[in-house]
Amino acid sequence: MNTSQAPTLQDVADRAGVSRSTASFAFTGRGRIAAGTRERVLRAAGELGYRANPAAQNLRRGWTGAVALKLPVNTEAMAYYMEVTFGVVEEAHGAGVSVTLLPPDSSPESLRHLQADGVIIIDPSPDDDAAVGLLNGGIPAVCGEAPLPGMPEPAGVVVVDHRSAVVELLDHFSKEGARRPALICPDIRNNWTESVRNAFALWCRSHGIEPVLLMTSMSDVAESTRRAAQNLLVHDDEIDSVIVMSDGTALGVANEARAQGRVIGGDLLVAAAVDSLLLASAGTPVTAIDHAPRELGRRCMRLMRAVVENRSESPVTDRHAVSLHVRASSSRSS
Amino acid sequence: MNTSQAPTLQDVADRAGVSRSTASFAFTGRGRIAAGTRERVLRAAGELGYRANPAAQNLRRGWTGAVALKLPVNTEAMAYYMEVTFGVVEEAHGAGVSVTLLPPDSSPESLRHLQADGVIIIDPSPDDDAAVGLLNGGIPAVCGEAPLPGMPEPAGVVVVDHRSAVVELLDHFSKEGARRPALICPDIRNNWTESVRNAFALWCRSHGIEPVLLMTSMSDVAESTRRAAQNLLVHDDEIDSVIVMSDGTALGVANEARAQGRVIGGDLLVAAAVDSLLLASAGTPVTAIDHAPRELGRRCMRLMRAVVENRSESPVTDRHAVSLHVRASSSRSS
DNA sequence: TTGAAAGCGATACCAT
DNA sequence: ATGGTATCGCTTTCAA
Repeated sequence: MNTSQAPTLQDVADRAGVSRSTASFAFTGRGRIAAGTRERVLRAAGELGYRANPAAQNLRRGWTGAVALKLPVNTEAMAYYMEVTFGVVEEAHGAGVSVTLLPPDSSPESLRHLQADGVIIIDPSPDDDAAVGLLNGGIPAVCGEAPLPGMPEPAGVVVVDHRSAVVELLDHFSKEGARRPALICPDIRNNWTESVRNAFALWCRSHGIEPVLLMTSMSDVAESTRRAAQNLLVHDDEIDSVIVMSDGTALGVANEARAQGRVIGGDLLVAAAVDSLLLASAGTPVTAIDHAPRELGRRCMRLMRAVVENRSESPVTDRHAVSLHVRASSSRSS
Repeated sequence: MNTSQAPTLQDVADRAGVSRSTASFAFTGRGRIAAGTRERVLRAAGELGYRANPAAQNLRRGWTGAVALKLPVNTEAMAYYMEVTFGVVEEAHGAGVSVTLLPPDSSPESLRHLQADGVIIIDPSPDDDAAVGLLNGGIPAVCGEAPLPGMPEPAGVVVVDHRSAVVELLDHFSKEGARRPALICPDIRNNWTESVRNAFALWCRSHGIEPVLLMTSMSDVAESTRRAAQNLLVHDDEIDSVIVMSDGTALGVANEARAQGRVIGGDLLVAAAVDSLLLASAGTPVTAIDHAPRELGRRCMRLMRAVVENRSESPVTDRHAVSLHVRASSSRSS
């Protein structure tokens, strides 16, 4: 046998005393094969430390063996997307597929000839040309978060239910005595922001409250959020609770509020629509909605495999739950 | 030709009226080929939108076409590592190699049979079994940050010069009137923390100052940093400047200091040994050392390609510079 | 149930 | 300078 190199399927076959095709069948489970034969092949493989050569497998199967991952261009939520990425990678690892991270600012042009069996798109936005291009492109797409209405339909979607978490959060605010909640939200368009805005507006109306919504600019999040918080607290001192969209801005708002003499968790409740380590370990820990990003990533990859293998016509869907973490920033009791 | 499928090298050759091998040479530039012929082949390829099939290339060349990326298990600095990752990915993209992110908590066991042409290890620590295993393993390794003395030597290293930035920072503190600096540092072992600690100690001694160094535990960074800051400021009110290692802890220390009546950028200067968006856009923007993580990632990948292609015996080295961003948290002038 | 053999697409050696 | 062809490791059809 092949001494210097990694063992090949032929080496395994030789050692098991069968032909290459039989050995192959033993692994893929395709052809019918005697249980004992299969056993022997597997044992031989184990003894040799055999690993299938992915390049050869892919060549033969006509696959690339890679799934591309497209993240949004959002410098704010890096930690969140890193978690999603690790989820995708973990799940891919087990399945022997490699993950090709796409450069976040890649042009639709450079993605035209993307070599991948599929692409996972996180938080697709109609304003992201690369994302739209990928959705229109030839290879199957799975979205983490549904695309907004009007966008091209992907082969698979992991739907995230933000509404119930927002409702739970507002109910919690209400229970803590808050009467006038506000939402500070960046002016980006994706399912997450729209869902939160809608859920917020709906809850407010159904409780006879006029929703207070402040939009901030994504180009200078920090500064425009600070200004929004300032406006909010100065001009409307009945505001007793605030929801913000990211961890960085949550801390910014908390600081601003404190500067105005407000007490977080006292006369002002604060919560973030996405969780992070920073929020959990802040001076006053901040209540947040935990998106379980790693699990979301895993789900996307699982769905991708289902899509690629089944090739079913109708789009396939999975659901992902988020949950509320109540902390000191919204608890008057403490 | 091959209508339904992607064009192959044969299609290009046919269209250019040459043989497959000639067409191949036109791309790889290996054999000697007439300029005109080469031209024609390239044009034909362009017209057909030909892209080499990576699986076939890899199979033939005996490569995997993938480079693995090992990040440290540090939940604190996710944003930083995401940047490094994108740098690696960008550079890889251009070279047609795919990046296999390793699950951060993967066991050395599961990495034994890693399929990759090389592995990039960021911030290798002697305490990270997976990192050590990879360094000892068969495939060439490139480290982003040198491994500590005593660790197995990688094929390539991107050396980061922390010392000069730390010196610059302490000189700056000094110029702003600070006389008694402290360093709060987590108890992890890697080149970055050791370099900063050493540079700090050295600078202090060479300026006739007793270095004040507080170690914090990585298992509960936030809380142990807060305690450290508290101890520092309560028991030693001559401390007039603090360096911390991460962005999250910088904000924590700043909060704690304010709670004790200190003014950041006034009677207490604060700086972080690594930069982040959060620091730049904090209420009081925090002075920090910018590691240019994306560029570091790019460098690692470039070095990896050099290593894989040259197979030179002696370890090869690249240098990466970091720079100081002075902000309000350390500027008395403002 | 198993084996022989064709072929996936690209590379590189050996002729010409 | 260019073309023919064996080869990389694996999957899968077809025969036995």
